[in-house]
Amino acid sequence: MTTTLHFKRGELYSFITGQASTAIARRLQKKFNHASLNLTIEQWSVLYHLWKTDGISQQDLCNATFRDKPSITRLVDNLERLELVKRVPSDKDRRVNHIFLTDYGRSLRDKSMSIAEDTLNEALVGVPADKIETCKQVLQIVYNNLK
Amino acid sequence: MTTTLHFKRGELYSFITGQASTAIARRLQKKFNHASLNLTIEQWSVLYHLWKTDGISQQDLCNATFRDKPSITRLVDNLERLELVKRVPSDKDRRVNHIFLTDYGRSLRDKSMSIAEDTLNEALVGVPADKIETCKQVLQIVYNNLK
DNA sequence: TTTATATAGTTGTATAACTAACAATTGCAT
DNA sequence: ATGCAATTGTTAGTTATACAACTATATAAA
Repeated sequence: MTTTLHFKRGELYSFITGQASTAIARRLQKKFNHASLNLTIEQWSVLYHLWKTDGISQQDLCNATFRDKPSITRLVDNLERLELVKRVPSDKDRRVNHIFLTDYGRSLRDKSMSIAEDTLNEALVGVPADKIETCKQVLQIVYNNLK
Repeated sequence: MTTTLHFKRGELYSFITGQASTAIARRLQKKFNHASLNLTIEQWSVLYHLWKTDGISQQDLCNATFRDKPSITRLVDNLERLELVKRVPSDKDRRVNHIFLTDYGRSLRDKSMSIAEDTLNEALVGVPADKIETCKQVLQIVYNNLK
């Protein structure tokens, strides 16, 4: 008897391709569009961290969103074009940009978070709370194992 | 007392962004590169279904991989350029392309599947088998709820 | 048979991701 | 003070995804 896991073929596909999270993201995007929220999920995920802590650096956003620097550069480019955020060069370290929400960016918080909660609740219909908890734990361990 | 779930803010982020599956896909891509397998994860996911059933149509691949038609058109374009698959027009229905593996495409199966299994086993280190089972069930329900 | 509708696949456009290479700035060690 | 390494952010090139519009073919209804 051993605890070594051998994943059976045929069971690994959906884990690797992340079908569940893809489905969640698509549903959320559809709801954003339907609500005339002109936002991609990726842009929303950046705003999400700024709503928690406004004025963090691009590198902070890289760490928080699990993205690399070029991805954040372009996301911030697009968010600036949409007038949702503004780059402000740091006084103390001239390599650093601080990213600040505009009033408009701040204004999208409640509506979009509410839509995100609705989406997750739709996704989890029929799933008992204790199983959700277990699932979250497993995904957290996976993330820690690999990050 | 009600069973209605209200997802707490702060808990939804990693679910929606699919951090765990992103981490798995990145690790797998790194392993492919390191093994000189010149394949993207998305290309691998198409080959995965052809290894199970060779000669299916592009529309079949759309359904199997949960992608839309333009995505499959371009993935097949790239797989053809890599000489991993070949489009063969159907005799019975001239709208349809059947996608067939080349010898080269067939040859990548065992190595890449073995790498994928290794990756998943690394991802799941420290997770008891019964929790993995619960997690798979939850993700399957989520997928069914939204697809 | 003609017309309408559905299906299979392609193309154009926008956004996003990864890699690699790069510029500018900072900080530290001599 | 000088020089080297580390950090922050940008740019270029390739691949992938979503949506909309399109072509060609097939199917079904009138």
